[in-house]
Amino acid sequence: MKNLDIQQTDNGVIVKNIKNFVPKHTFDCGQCFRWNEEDDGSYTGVAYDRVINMKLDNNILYIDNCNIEDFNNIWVEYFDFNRDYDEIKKELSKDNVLAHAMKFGKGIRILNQDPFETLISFIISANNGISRIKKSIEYLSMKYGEKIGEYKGKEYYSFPNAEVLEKIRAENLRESGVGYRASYIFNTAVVVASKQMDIYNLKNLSTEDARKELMLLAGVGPKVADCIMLFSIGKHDAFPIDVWVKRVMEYFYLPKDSSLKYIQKYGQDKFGKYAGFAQQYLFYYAREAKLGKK
DNA sequence: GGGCAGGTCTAAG
DNA sequence: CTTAGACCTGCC
Repeated sequence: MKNLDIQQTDNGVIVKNIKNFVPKHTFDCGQCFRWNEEDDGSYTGVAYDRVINMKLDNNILYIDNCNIEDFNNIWVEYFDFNRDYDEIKKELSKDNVLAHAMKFGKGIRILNQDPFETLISFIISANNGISRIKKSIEYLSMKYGEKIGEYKGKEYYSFPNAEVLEKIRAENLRESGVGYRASYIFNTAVVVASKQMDIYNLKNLSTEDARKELMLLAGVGPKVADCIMLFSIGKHDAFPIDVWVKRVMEYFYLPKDSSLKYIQKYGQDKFGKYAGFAQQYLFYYAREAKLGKK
């Protein structure tokens, strides 16, 4: 979106001409874990050492605890505000299923999150439930992260970096409720902190090569690798297959009990460079409609 | 109390 | 290279 109409207020920013963005859709499509809905329907979240609050009202976006400088330097990129989602939707709507799915999560934008935080978060997400994933991430942040500040009486903490996490014994990591994933987190933190792998350089590799690299890390399989690439490394042709996407793909396109590998190839072939966006719309739709679940 | 949840690891064919 | 089983833990 070019030429955003931004205004500074007392303790926030107002953006009047935001398109293709609904906070609920973006925060509830499985890509992030640190945004929470408040009683008034707004969302408060932590990213890049900031805590902000967002509310969309009559197509006007109110961002509290924020200034124009942060908006331009951090949040435009984080929320992918420079990307033309009309173009993506136009292309994807050639597929009837997607055209239908996009009516649900029409305000989804794929975030550009920090690679390390995303890496650890999705290691935690494997074979886990959302509420417990969020609790573990909050615990790790509060215990080992840095205090960012207070907002509406609550304290907020950044997610700990690799140098901090590698010093924590796996048995202590378990106090966050991550269970057997503690050793995965520890081992991955050691590899990242020691620069055996530069996860901040993965964006310069092909999607295929970045995937192979990521899967060398403990606790990172195909699905987690694809999520990391899509949500933090800008690999928008990645097509993560979780249980919901498997259900929706088998419901509309493929026979039941298709292999994950085949579903992934099918999705990437079908949606190409927009596969990741398609995955997000399908995921949101599948969960919203409780597709394939009693 | 058994089953399940935004999968991965391991050991085997 | 594909396929069973086990797996922390909290919540139903």
